[in-house]
Amino acid sequence: MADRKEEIIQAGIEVFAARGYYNTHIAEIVEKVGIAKGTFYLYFNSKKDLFISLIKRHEEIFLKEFDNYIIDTDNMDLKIFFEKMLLRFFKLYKKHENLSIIILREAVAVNEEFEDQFKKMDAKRFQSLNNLHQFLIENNYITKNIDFNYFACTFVGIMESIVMRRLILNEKDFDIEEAADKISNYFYKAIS
Amino acid sequence: MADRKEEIIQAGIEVFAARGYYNTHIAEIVEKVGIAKGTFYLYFNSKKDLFISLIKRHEEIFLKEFDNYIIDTDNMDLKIFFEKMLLRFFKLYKKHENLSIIILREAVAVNEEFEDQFKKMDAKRFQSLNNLHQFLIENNYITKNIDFNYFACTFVGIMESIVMRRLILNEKDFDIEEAADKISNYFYKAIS
Amino acid sequence: MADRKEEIIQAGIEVFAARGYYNTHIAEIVEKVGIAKGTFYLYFNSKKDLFISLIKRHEEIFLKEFDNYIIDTDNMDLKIFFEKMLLRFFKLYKKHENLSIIILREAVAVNEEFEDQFKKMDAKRFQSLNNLHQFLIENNYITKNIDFNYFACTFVGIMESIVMRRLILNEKDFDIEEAADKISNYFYKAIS
Amino acid sequence: MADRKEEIIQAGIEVFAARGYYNTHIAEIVEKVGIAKGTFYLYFNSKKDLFISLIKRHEEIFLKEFDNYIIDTDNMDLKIFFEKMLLRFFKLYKKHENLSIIILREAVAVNEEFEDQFKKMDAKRFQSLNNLHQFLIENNYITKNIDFNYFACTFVGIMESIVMRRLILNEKDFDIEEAADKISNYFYKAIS
DNA sequence: AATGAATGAGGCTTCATTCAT
DNA sequence: CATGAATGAAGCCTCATTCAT
Repeated sequence: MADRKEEIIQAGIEVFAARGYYNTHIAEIVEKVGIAKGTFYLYFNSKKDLFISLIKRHEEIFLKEFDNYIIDTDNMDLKIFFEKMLLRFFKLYKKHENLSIIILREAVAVNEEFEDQFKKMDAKRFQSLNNLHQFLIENNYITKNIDFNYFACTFVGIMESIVMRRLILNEKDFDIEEAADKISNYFYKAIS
Repeated sequence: MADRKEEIIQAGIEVFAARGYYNTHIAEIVEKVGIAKGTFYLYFNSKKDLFISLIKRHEEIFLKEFDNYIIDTDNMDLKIFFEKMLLRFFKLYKKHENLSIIILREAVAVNEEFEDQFKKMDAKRFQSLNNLHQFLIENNYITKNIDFNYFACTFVGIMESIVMRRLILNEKDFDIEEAADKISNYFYKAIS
Repeated sequence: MADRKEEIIQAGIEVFAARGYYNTHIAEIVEKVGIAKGTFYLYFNSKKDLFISLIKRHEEIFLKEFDNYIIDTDNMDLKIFFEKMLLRFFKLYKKHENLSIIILREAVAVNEEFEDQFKKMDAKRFQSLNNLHQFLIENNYITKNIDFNYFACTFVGIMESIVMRRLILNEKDFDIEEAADKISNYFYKAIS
Repeated sequence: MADRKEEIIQAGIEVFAARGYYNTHIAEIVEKVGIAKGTFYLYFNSKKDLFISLIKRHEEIFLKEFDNYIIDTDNMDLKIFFEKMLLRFFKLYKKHENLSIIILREAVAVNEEFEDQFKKMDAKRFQSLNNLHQFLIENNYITKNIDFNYFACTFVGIMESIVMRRLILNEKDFDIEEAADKISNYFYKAIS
C-alpha cells in the first residue's frame, strides 16, 4: 500500500534530519515505522533511493512556490510583493522543517548522484525565477538593467542562509515576519 | 617533521573535497602522500581529527579577512568599499578552493562535533562583522537603523551562495570581478 | 534463536580457555560456530561483552554451590562435611573445566572492568561462606574463636590452588577423591 | 651499560603491574625511562623478552626464600617455625609488590611460553618444599604420613591466595603479622 | 506482502618492531 | 650506543542488503 511507503518516507525525513545521511541507519527508520528491515526493501531499492525520494519531494513542494508570485500582485508595490513572497517561503520551510534541514544541509554534500538531483532542481528554480524576473520587468516593477543571474542567486542565497540559521543552527530568535520585512526592504532598495 | 603533517593536510584537503567526509578513506589519503597507514596516525589521532584540523585551518585563513576591512577605507565610497571586500573574499575562496568546498559543503552536515566547530567560527565571524558594522556607523557610511543581524546574515549568505555556485555547482561562467561589482552595488543600495 | 547465542558461548569458552583473552580472535570463534563475523555481533556487542557473559555464567554456576552445604549435614562429622563439600566443588570445576580455566587464569588479569566483575563475585562468595561459618558455629561444629576471614580465604585459596594445578598446569595425577579426602582432613584438624 | 637495562626492568615492573601484559605498551615503558623506542630493543629482543626477564627475576628472589627455613629452626616449635616462614614470605611479597602482582596475576595467563617458565619455577619451588618436608620429618616435627604433595600445594595455595587478596584485590586490612600468626596456627594443627 | 537472521566486504585503528641516520 | 619516524599486518566492528520462510 501507498500508506506504508508514505510512513517510511515520514520516518526517513525525521531520522535523516536528526542524524544526517551517513549516521542514519535503516535500522532506526524501520524501527520508527514498526516494520522489519526486509520490508523496507519492498518499497525502496536502497537507502540512497529513499534519500532521492526525499529530494524529489522537497522539489515538488518548493518548486511550485516559485510560480505562485502572481497571486500576490494586484497593484501591489514591490516591497510588499517581496515581503509576501519571502513570508510564503519562510512558512513553507517551517511547515516542512525536517525536509528542509535535509536538503539545505546535505543535498549537495553527500554524493555525486544527489548533487545531480540538486542541480536539476536548482535549474528549475532558476527558470521559475527567470519567469518572475520577466514578469517584474513587464509590469514595470524593475528595469531591464537588473542582471537576472545575480538577482536570482541573491534571492535564493539570502533566503536559504536565513532559513539555515533558523533550522540548522537553531537560532530561535529569528522572527519570520520580521525577517520577511527586513529582507524584502533590502531587496526592494537593491533592485529598484 | 612538520612537513609530513602538512603533506597529509594537503592530501586530506584534496580527497575530502573530491569525495566528501564519509567517502574519504584514510587509505586514499596516505596513498596520495605515499606513506603507510600507520604513519597517518603519528600525525593525527583519527580521520575526524584531520577533518577538524581542516575546519580550523579554514577558520584561520578566513576569519582574519573579516578584520581587514580597514585597509580599504581611505575616503572611499561604500560601494567601492563593499566591492573591494567581496573581491578579497572571492579571491580567498578561489585560492583555497578545495578547503572552501569542504567547509561550505560539509562543515555543518557531517556530525554534531563538526557543527559545534562551525558554530564557534560563525560566532567569531559575526563578531568581526559587528565591528565592521560599528565602523560603518561611526564613519557615517550607514545609519544606525540598519539592523545588524540581517546585515551580517545577508552579507554572509549572499557571499557564500555565490561561492557555492562557483565551487560546488561548478558554474564556471561566474566572473569574480563582475560578481563583486554587481553584488556590492546591491549592497550599497540596500543599506544606504 | 537462543540456541545460536549458546553456540557462540560454547565456542567462546573453548577458545578463550585455549588461547586466553587477548589471543582469542572473534574470527576463530565464529569459524568454530560456522557463522559469519557479523552474526557474532547480533548476539554480543563486543568481544568484551562475550567474556563478561562467561564470567557471569561462571558466577551463576559456582555461587549456588556455596549455598548447598546444608544438604550434607545430617549428623555428619566435620571431616566428612568438608570432604563432601570439596568433592562437590571439584566435580563442578571438572564439569566446567574450560570455563574454570578462563576464570582462574584471567578473571583478574585482563582488565579493570573484569576485575570489578570478579570482585563482586568474590564478595558474594564470601557472604555465602560467612553463612556457612555461622551455620558451623550454631551447630557446634566449630567454636566462635575461628576467625572467619582466614577461614574463608584459606578455604577458597586451597581449593583454587588445587584446581589450578589440575586444570591449568595440567597435573593429571591429581585424584579428585583423594584430594577431597586429604584436604578436608587438614581442614578438619585446622579448625577443630 | 647494565644500569640502563636495570632502569628498563624497573619501569617494566611498574607498568606491567599497573596495566597487565597486553595493555602495557613499549611506548609507556620507554617514556618512563626517558629513552627512545629503538633503545629498548638494544637491551631486549622483544616485549615478551622483557616479561620473561621479570618472571626470572621473581624466581631468583623468591626461590631462595624457600631454602631459608633452616635459619629459623633452633629448638623452635612448629607453629613458630611456620609463622616465621610465612612472615618472611609476606615481607618479601610486600617488598617486591609490583613484581608479585605481575607474577600472581599473569604468569600463567598470558601465553604458553610464559606458562612454561612458570612451570619450571613451580617445579623448583616444590623441590625446595620437598627438602623442607624431609627436614621436618627428620627432625621429628611431623610424621611420615603427611602427604607431601598436598602439604606443598596447600602451603603455596594459602600463601598466594592471602597475598593475592592483599596485592591485587587491594584488601588493605590484611595485617601481615596477624595473617602469619593465624595461618601458621592452622598449619600447625593441620599437619601435627 | 512481511519477516529478521544472516551476511561479509571493507573501514578505522593499534602497536611491536625496524632501520637509516 | 641512541634515535624516532616509519611500517604494515592484523584485529575489531559496522551496516546496507539478501533470502529462505
